[in-house]
Amino acid sequence: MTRSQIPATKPPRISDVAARAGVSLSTVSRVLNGSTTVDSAMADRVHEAALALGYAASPLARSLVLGATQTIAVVVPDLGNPVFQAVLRGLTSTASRAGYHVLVADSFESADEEPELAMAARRRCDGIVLCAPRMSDETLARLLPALRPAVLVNRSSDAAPSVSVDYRSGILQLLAHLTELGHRTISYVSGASAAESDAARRAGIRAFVDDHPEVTVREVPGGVDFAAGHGAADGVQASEATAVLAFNDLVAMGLLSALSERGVRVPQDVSVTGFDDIPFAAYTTPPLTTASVPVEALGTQAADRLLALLAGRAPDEDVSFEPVITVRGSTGDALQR
Amino acid sequence: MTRSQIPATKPPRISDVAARAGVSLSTVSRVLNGSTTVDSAMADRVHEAALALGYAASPLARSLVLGATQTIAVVVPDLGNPVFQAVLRGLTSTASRAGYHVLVADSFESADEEPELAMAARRRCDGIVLCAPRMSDETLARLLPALRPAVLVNRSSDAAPSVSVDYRSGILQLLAHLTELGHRTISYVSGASAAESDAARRAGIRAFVDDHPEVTVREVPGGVDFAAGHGAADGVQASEATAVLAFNDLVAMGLLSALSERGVRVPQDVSVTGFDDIPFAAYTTPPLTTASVPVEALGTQAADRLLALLAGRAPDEDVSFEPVITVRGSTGDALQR
DNA sequence: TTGAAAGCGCTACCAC
DNA sequence: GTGGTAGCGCTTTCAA
Repeated sequence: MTRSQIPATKPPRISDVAARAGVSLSTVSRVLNGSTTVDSAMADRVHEAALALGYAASPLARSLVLGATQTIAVVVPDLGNPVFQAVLRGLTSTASRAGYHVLVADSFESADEEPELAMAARRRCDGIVLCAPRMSDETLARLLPALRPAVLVNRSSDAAPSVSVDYRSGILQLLAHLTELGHRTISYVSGASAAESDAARRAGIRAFVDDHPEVTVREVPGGVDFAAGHGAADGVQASEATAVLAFNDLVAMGLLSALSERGVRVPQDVSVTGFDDIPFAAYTTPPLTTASVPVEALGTQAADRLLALLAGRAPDEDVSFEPVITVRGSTGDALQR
Repeated sequence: MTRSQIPATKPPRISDVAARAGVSLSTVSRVLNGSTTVDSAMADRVHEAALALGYAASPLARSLVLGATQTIAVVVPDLGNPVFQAVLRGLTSTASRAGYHVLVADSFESADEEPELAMAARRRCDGIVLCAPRMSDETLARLLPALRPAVLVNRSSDAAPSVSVDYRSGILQLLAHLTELGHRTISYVSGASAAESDAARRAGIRAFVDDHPEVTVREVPGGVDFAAGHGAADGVQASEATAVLAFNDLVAMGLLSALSERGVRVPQDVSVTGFDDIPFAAYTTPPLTTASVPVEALGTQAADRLLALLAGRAPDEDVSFEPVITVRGSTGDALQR
C-alpha cells in the first residue's frame, strides 16, 4: 500500500520543548500547568516553543504520575438497546463537559463476564458506571469495593450511589389505565427473571392484584428484545387476556409485529403496553401506550454522581425516576372485543 | 455519607508480588507475560503470589512502557443516531474480541470541535475510527497525519483506509422503484449539505434525472433527524410531489408524523422513502420503504481495518456497501392519488 | 535462568 | 523564581 499508516514523526516530548525554549523540564511543566508564578518572558518562550512543536503532554505519562486518567468507564449489557444507548449518550454529554473521556464496555448480555469486564475497564480509568441488571447481588457486593468509585444504574446498594427508575410505579399506572378501560384478564410478558427491574414490575403487579381482586394477571415468559416479544405471541394468545403488559417497548414492538402477522388487531382484539418510551414508540403501528422513562437523565445523573465522587464532593442522594404513562393507540376499551 | 468511596486498599504493585514470591521484579514480569523460560517452581510461586494478592499489572504503566494502550477510539457526530449507534456496536464487538477497549467521543454535531476532540481521543489510545461526515476535506487532510493509524467511515481519502456506503446506488434504486410506481414529480428532503453522503445522494439523483427526462426531482431543505423531517412537511406539500425521498429513516419518520397530523395519507396521497433501514423502520405507520444499509458491518469492518493496521498487517481494500432496497407500505402507486 | 538498572514521559518535591 | 531529581509502575536490555 502506498499510504503509510505510521505517524510521520513521534510526538514531541516535554524535553523537546524545554530545549527549544532554553529552560528546564520543570519550567515547561509549570508553565503548561499554569501553577506557580513563572517569569512572563520565560512563559512566553515556553508557549511559543510548545506551539511551534505542536506539543501536548502525553496523557499516559500524566495519568501515571497524577494517578488520574480523566476517563470514566460505563458497562452496559447491550449497546443495541435504546435504553442503554440513551444512558451512554447522557453520560458522554455530562462527562465531556467536565473534561472527562468515556470508555464503553458492552457485556453482550453475558452476566458471567461482567465482573472481569468491569474490572478491566475500571483499571484504565478513574471511576465506573455500572448497568448490570442481571448480576447477582453477591457478585455485585464482592465486586463493588474493587470498582469504587462507582455508580449504579437501576439497582441499589449501600456501597455505591445509584440512579434508577421506579418500575413498580410505572407498572401500577399502566395497570390502572388498563383496568379503567375495562380489562380484567391481563398478561405480563416478563423480562429477564434475574433482573431487579423485572422483580420491581412483578411487585407492582402483585400489589395491584391484591387491591383489585377482579383483575387477573398471568405471566408469560418473555425477554428483553424484539425477538422475545415476537416469540411471546403464542403464550399471549393462549392466555386469553384482553390486554398485555410487555416488559419494555422492544418486547411490545415484537409482539405487535407477531400479532399483526396473525391477524390479531390492536387494540380492538387486544391492548398492548410497552415500557420506557423509546424514541420510536410513537411511530409503531399502532403507536404504543407506554410508561415514559427519562432514560438520558439516567446517564447524566449517574455521571454527575461519579464526577462528584471524583472531585471529592458528596454525590447527590440516590434518585428514583417516576415514569409517566403516555397513552397512545395501542390500548383501547376492553368492550370493543 | 456512611459509604466510603475510596478503594479500601491501593491495588498491589509488581513489587508486592515479587516480595511475596521472593523473586525479583523482572522475574514476576517474565512469568506474567509468559515470555522466556522460567524455572517452573519459581513460576508457580509467582502465580500463587499474584493470585493471593489479586494482582494485575497497571495498564497505565504497561501502556507507557510498551507504547500501546490496547484501546481504540471512535468519534461520532451524534450518539442519538441509530446509524452511529450501530457502528459503535459493531466496532465494540470486534474490538473487544481482539482484546481492545473502546473510547467513544461524541462531537454533538459540532464539526468545529471535531479536530480537537479527535486529537484528544487519539492521544489516549492506539488508533481511531472517524465518523465525521461534515468535516471539510482540508481539515481532514490536515488532521489525518496526526491521527494515524486511522480508519474513515463514510468518506474516502488516500491517506487512510475507509469503509462506506454507496448512497448513490441506494438512491438510484429508490428512484427506479418510485418511477416504476408511476411517480414523476418527486421531492428530495436533503440532509446536511456539507456531508459527503448528501452529495452522493444528489449525484445519484442528477444521474437518474438525466436518464429519465420525464422525472422531476425538487430539493427540499431538510436535516438529519426527526425534527428536520417534521419541519420539511411544508416544503414537501408546496412541491406538489407525489413521492418523497427522505435523507434517512429518521427524517422519513418525522415527515410521516407531520403528514399524518395534516391528514395527508401515506402512501395514498404521497409515497415516502427512507434510507438506512434502522431497526425501527419496519414498525412505522405505515412501515417504511427504505434502502437497507449493513450499518453494523460498517463498524466491524472499520475495526477490522484498524486492528490490521495496529498489528502491522495490510488492511483490506476500501469497501463500499451496496444498499438493498426494502419495499414496505410507505410507497404505493402514483395513480391512486 | 535470574537480578540490577535504565527508561517510557511526565509532575512535584526540594534545594538553590 | 528556577533547575535538578526522585519516582509513578512497569518492561526489557544487559550482566552475572
